[in-house]
Parts: sequence; C-alpha cells; structure tokens
Amino acid sequence: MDLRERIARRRSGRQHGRVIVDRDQLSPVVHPAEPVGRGPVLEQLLDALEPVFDGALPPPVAVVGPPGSGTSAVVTASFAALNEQLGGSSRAIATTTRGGRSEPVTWFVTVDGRRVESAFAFYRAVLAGLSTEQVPNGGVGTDELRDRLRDRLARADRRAVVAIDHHDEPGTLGADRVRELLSPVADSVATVAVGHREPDGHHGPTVTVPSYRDHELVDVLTERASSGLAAGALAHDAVRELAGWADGNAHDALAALFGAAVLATDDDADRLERRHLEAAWAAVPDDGVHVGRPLALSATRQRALLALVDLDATERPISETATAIADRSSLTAGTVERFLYELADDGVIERVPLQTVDTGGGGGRQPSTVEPRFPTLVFRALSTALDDKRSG
DNA sequence: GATCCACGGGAATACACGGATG
DNA sequence: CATCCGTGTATTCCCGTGGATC
Repeated sequence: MDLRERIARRRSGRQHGRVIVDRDQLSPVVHPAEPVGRGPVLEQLLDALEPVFDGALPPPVAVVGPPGSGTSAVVTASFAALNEQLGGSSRAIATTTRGGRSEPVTWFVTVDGRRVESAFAFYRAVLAGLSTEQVPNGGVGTDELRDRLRDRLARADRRAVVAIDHHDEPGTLGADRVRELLSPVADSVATVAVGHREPDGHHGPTVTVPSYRDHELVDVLTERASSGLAAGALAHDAVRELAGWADGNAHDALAALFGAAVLATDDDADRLERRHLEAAWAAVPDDGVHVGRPLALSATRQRALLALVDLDATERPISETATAIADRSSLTAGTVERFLYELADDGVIERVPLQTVDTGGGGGRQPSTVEPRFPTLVFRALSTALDDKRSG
C-alpha cells in the first residue's frame, strides 16, 4: 500500500470515527489481493491449473478447507492474478482488436454460489465474467443466455475456468448441477469447485486448505488491523488473544475484530478496549455461519433479520417474533414466519425448543424460538437493506 | 410481449398431548 | 396397558401473482 492510497483511505474513512480507517480492510467478506501466509496453497492451486499455461484446459479441480480457512480468498486472489497474466476481459479486447492473430485466451471467472442460485443467474454471472458487455437482468430467456455463452466460447482458443464458490452450502447450485449447466460448452470450460468438501464423484486434483495456525492468524489480523484501524488502536496482546479465541477460523477472528471496532466507534473511543472485544466475540456464534450468507439474501429477508437482531427475540415463540418483525416492516406476519422457517432450515438462524408450558388452551405442539447463527454486529454494519431509509 | 424472481397466501403434513377405546 | 383418536399448534410445501427488466 503506497502513501497516496493510505491518504485516500484516511479521507474516505473519516466518517467512521477515530478507530476505523478503512472498513473494507476489516470486513470478513472482502478478500485481500495477496492472502497472508497462504503461499504453499497458492502454489498447489497453480500446480493443479498448470495446463492453462500451455493454453489447455485443466482437469476438474476441487479446493476444500474448513470454515474460515480462506478457500474463497485463495481462489479469488489467484483468479484475479491469472486473469491479468493470461488475458482477462480487458486484456483480451486490447489484444484481439489489433491484428488478426488470435492469441489463446483463458478467462478465470468466480461465481459466488450464495448469490447465484438459478440457471439464469448462473449463465448471467459467467457471461459477465467473460466480457465487459452488459448482460441483461431479465426479459430474456435462460436459453438465450446459454446460447450467448456458447457463441462467446465457440471460437478456437477461447476457454474459461469457472470457479463455483460455496457449491456445498444449502441452497446453492451443486457442482453436479453446474456441470450440467456447462455441458453445452464442456469442451471449452473447466470447473473449480470451492467448498468444505469435494463434490461427489470428483476426479482430478484436490487442493486442501488447512485451518490457520495460531501465529498465522495473528499475522492475518495484524495485517488487517494495520491497514483498517488507526495506529495504536489495537494492542498486540489483544491480537494474540483474538487469534487464540478464534481457533484457526479467520472469518470468526475478523468478525470479532470488526465488531469490536464498530462498538469502539459507537463509544467514540480511540482504541479497542477489552469490553469491546469481549462483547464483539460474544456476538460471533460458536460454529456459526459466514456473515456472507445473510448478506447474500434478498433485501426483504435481510430486513427481517435486522429486525430479529434488534428484537433480541430469545425466549419468544417464533410466531410472536414473526408478528413483531412484521409490525416493523411492510411484510405480513405469515410471510415473515415462513422466512424464519426457511432461514432456520438453511442454518442462518437456529430453532431452539421453547419449554414454556403455559399455553392456556392446552395441547398443541411445542413452539420454538430462533437465534441468529451469524455474526450479528458485522451483519448489522454491512447490510445495505436499510440504506434507502438511512440516507438523509 | 417475454422472462425471471420474490412475495404472499394458504393448503397439506407433522407433531404433541390428553382422553377414549379395546 | 397399548393403541387410537381428536384437537390444537407447528412446520413444510406449493403455486399464483405482480413488479422489474429487456
């Protein structure tokens, strides 16, 4: 990071108070261009993709690792760098418009499974990664998009390596479904499945990303804090403690750091105090889900979750919670209730059996309540679902 | 006009419990 | 005593509708 960049970040960060200099540097959903301490894994991934350097397609690759190990970060960073070297969209235009000689071009596209759940959305995402042209949002059929993709890759020496991130999370397109969608262009597309486990029947190299070790996580946090927080805002032993608490999970560690920074800002403090850190990691559930999960939901669902977080709905039956949320929004209680069940089914929130016996009418099935499974402070800070309301 | 998608309503099904039935 | 049944609630599942986009 050069000086100019630092100054620019300071300027843009002013509105965030005295502690936070650059929110993006702290965000668990933003990946650095150069992941810290993941050199060996990056090498393994490049090995697996080796054929692309000879203008060929690699075999199917799987990238697997436990939650918070940085699988997405590794793939995102690698693909960005590979695009620069091997002819991503911008370069492709520069080289193909000059002279007739068509150089081998390979695009590297990552598709975020959390935000791409239909065939239509999938083709759209891949096409967007393959060209700078505008891809329609609607009004055109799925078949049309598939045909465009085929046309795009039909010419010789054009291929794409498509990473499908989070292929094994609930609600996302599975690796087999992706293969099916890409079958019309199978000769020019290779896939990289990124997730917690290999796709069923995976054949081909697998890159295994291990959990961060304690000192590596310290490095990650130190790096993020140095660019995201004001100088001296975070004591070094706090970093160690944070890393120890997170137990190798970089997402949880960053979520706690971010949450603490938000709390310190609310306090108008000039450094992260112990109470901020403790409250922040209390807001990161054990064994919870990545904050990217709720952040990828539709605006209405995010609004429902924001209300849920503010409500502190513990000990309340799900139907009551739904009514309370509905009162604060334009949604019907019935719809909110269904949302909550769906979100619980996907693991974003968790149903907890409720023991209260005093249902006057007697009989009936026991109600349950719901609890967030995602980092609440981070979600509240990053969700844009209320932005239209907030500005002004 | 064609198309995708999220919302909304509600039907269908599962579960809990007490009381009736054999 | 084991099982079935009725009632009330919780949970899941389905599909029509309308907004947005091209």
